[in-house]
Amino acid sequence: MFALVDGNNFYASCERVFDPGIRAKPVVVLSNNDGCAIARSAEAKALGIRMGHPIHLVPPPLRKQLVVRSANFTLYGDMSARVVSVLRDAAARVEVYSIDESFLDLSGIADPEAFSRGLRQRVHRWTGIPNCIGVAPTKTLAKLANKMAKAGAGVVVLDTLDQQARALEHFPVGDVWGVGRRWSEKLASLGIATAAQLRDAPTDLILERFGVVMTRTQRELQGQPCMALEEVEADRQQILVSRSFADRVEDHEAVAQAAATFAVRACEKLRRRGLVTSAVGVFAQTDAFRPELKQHNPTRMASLPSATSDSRVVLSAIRRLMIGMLRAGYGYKKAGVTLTDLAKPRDLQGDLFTAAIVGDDRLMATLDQINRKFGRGVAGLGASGWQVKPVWGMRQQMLSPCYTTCARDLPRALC
DNA sequence: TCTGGGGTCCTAGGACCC
DNA sequence: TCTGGGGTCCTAGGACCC
Repeated sequence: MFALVDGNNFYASCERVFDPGIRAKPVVVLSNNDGCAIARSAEAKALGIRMGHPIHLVPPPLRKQLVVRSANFTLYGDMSARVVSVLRDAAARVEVYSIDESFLDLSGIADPEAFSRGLRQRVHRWTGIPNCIGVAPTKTLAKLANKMAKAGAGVVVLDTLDQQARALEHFPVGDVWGVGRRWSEKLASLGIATAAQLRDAPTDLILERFGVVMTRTQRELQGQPCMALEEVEADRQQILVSRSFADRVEDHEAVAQAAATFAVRACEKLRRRGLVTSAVGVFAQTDAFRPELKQHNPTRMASLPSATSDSRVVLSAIRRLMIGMLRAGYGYKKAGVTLTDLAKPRDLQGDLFTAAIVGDDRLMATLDQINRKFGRGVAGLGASGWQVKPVWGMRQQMLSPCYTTCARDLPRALC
């Protein structure tokens, strides 16, 4: 049996843990640049705030009722780690599926229902994060059970075939894990509107029209596990760092500095995972929401002669790629850097003339150590520009404190 | 004024190989 | 008139996830 533990309205709940004054209020967390709603408390959902909806399209009278926050991923990441530590304490095998969801292996647990109720309370009490738990013999059914639990029960166990049949009967197929908007439309055109109808559809038809992925989903709905618990996170195949800018940027040097900053950040991620890259890419985009303006979305890629995790090597490749990439008189709104062809150093082999890996590991380790100790960006490379408030910076006007990761921001208890 | 960021997998088609 | 069989690699595009 699998259990799926899922934090309720996770980002909004994180904001509430250390700010009791907003616990009963409609809370909305915005994407980077304070653009769209990416998390809403139950109260905000009730007011009709939709997921992904641009906040500037919310009518002002409605907006005045909301507590609006900029995304504080440092806080959410740390709260997530706390939740996971409670889960690891409770179950032998845990798969951290996303920042707010984990699968647990419940095999050997005599009473999954009682276990889940206890765990749910414990996570809430120890971390402050309200959550729901769905339990079932496959991951897809556990996701489905979790969604049902959100309706109020808190814990839903789909143990017997009978329980599963009843759950699937009226469950919209578009809410099944792995069925997105496009496919639910296509399924509807075939007369498949519920999870039960997908479970019972001819497999040949599903395979022919949708491929093997949907066939797996179908089997999982039938109670046949096709997806295992993955305790060890697979190595990344790609690392991407990109940001939208608060304003359109015409200054090419500023865009280059943004790209340099992203490249350095991407290399930090690369090193933290113990990987090296041998292909880098860079892209820039103008403002797609202003079609009346001149548009230009260049993207460039290059293979490196040797793999590396050295920021300096990646950076100089990026700078070379960017020569002549941007056009004068265009306002760029977004840029990004990608690292691909990732590998573990031990899996690489050089040839007679080229080293498999280049770069200075000790220098980079020292750099990482300094930044970990004194804060990101304390030490780095000149190409990043080093502006306190760069013209390409993000808008984050309603950022909450980093209550749990920064001494300056520690909450104060008054007695 | 204002519209996120970061991933994965699968498939089809073309180039190329022997 | 008729033109093999088997394979790999790469890319682009489309779908999905949180």
